Amino acid sequence: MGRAPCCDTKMGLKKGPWTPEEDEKLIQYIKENGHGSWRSLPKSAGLLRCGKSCRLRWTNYLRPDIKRGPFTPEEEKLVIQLHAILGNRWAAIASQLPGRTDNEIKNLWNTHLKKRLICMGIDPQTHEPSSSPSGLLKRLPASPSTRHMAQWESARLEAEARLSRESSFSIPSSTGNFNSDYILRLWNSEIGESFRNFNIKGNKIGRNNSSISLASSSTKCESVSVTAPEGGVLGLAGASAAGSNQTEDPDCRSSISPLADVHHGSDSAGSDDLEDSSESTLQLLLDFPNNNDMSFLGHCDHDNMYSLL
DNA sequence: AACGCTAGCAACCGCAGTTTG
DNA sequence: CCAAACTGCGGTTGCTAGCGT
Repeated sequence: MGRAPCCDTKMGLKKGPWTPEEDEKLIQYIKENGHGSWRSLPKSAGLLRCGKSCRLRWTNYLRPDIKRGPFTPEEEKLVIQLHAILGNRWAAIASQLPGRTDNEIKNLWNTHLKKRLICMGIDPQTHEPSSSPSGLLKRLPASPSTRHMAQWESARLEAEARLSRESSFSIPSSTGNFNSDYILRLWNSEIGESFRNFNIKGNKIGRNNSSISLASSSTKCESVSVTAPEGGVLGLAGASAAGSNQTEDPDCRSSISPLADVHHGSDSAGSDDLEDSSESTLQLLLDFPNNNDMSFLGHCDHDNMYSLL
């Protein structure tokens, strides 16, 4: 496929930081005419910039609906959780955070969240404990079919995210009660359905690629671990039922593994339970105590790690 | 005060997907 | 159907403010 000549090669086009005057010109022009074709916009607006630069400036900075200012803890948690599902698909993640741009989220991730996860011993790419015991959380190489399924799931999830965004569903950024609803919506969406359908058709969802494991415990913690299609794990964990008097627990991290094993068992046997377990885990989710409590999110094994972020 | 280091962020680069003629 | 044009996205770079020495 032929590529458009790079606009930057054209002579006389300005690069670098935008001046207030340029911003004003761009805003004024788009207010009056809309952006239309980005390629022709600079000329029409009297800007010595390439269209690409104008688009970037508008979408990342000048757009009126952009929310400036620091990310709230809830937004940060959501970014982490969505990253676990979607990976580095910043635009898809941004679509779930009204007023935030993909660039902003990408910067947040690269400068803050990634480092924090690393400091906590969590692999920022897989969202797994980086020192997970071998054989328990370790993934096996994905087969082509499971990888395809994973990609399909990823695409489905993104579509779902978009549908959610376009519908009346919006994520409160400050109330802290959106997450349980969000997860439930995900579960009740095509995603959950697809998990069930895969199972019905005999296409078992492998534990190493697209898997769901949920565990509820009345003792130390409740955890929900959704393994993302591309290897990420959305770890959800509740505070201890007894009121979360949690302390630093060096074994806590490894406590995920037994939970995972409980629900998956061995590779040969565990996956057969998926249909039943998926229904039962959904029920567990629905029955989840304190459903409006943000505290059930986050990784119990790190003393509600996400809540620390 | 000067210097070096680091973090944060805006902007650029280039690839890939989509649209158009 | 094909190639060019256009747009969107993710990765990367470079500037700058803040901080410590």
